[in-house]
Amino acid sequence: MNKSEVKVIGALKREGKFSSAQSLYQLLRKNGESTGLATVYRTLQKAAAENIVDVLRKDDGEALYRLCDTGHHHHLVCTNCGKTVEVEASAVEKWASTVAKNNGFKKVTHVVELFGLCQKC
Amino acid sequence: MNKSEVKVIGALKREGKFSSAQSLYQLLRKNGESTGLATVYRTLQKAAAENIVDVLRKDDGEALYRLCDTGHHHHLVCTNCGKTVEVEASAVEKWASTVAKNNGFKKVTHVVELFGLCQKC
DNA sequence: AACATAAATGAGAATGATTATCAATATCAC
DNA sequence: GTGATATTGATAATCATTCTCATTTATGTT
Ligand SMILES: [Mn+2]
Ligand SMILES: [Mn+2]
Ligand SMILES: [Zn+2]
Ligand SMILES: [Zn+2]
Repeated sequence: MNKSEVKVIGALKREGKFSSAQSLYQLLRKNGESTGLATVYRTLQKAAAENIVDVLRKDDGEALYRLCDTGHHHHLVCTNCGKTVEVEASAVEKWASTVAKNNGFKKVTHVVELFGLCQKC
Repeated sequence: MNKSEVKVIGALKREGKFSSAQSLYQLLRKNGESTGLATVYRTLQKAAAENIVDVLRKDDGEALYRLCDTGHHHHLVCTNCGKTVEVEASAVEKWASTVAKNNGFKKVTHVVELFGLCQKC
């Protein structure tokens, strides 16, 4: 882990929720940590490629990142406060592979996310 | 259906696969149909709000639209040729509502898409 | 038809996230 | 240390999407 990775991934850890590159950049700057926007993007992309962070997209297309280094899973996200729960989804995994087989598709991946309002919101 | 809707939704129907606003605009222009980009976006957004088209996002964040006026369903998309199959997903619907209940979330929606390579590709 | 009024259209500008450049700086090998 | 190499960050460029607004087109009334 180089310097930038410590900074950016650290900020992501502190946030705990899905955050945008832009907001992480602002956050780091506010805390005095000098950083460039390009570095934030570079670090997040690398972390995504290494499956250290998960990525999803807001309705407007902006990418959101979250520290998720605990293997493949899916999320239930509160659209109001950002609270995020990691959920197991073996039923979905099974369904996906069946559908893939039935239609003769190979190398099938899936995008599965749940959005709603948490108890507090 | 006004003039623009006929043009844009018609182009979408001819395409049959998920297409971007930009590519639909180019397509209409190539076929001599005069159209503005703003109108294409407006028409697609309205159609999405009316559940006449489904929307998903490429990895780079660009929105893709597909004529899908047959009620709620999910897709299996070939990432190479764009071939798209509509798949039933009652197992996923059930799973989603169970997960929502277990975590005390309300008004939960889901994003579920499958991507892979079709038989031909 | 002629007219008033409202809706639709499209060219072009503005926005904003993401990506590309590239010179400055830090890190490493010897 | 010296030179090679990787990292950094300010800035510019890209590009999908949204906004503006003058012009055109549809709609309704007399
Ligand atoms: Mn899964
Ligand atoms: Mn569903
Ligand atoms: Zn909440
Ligand atoms: Zn294919």
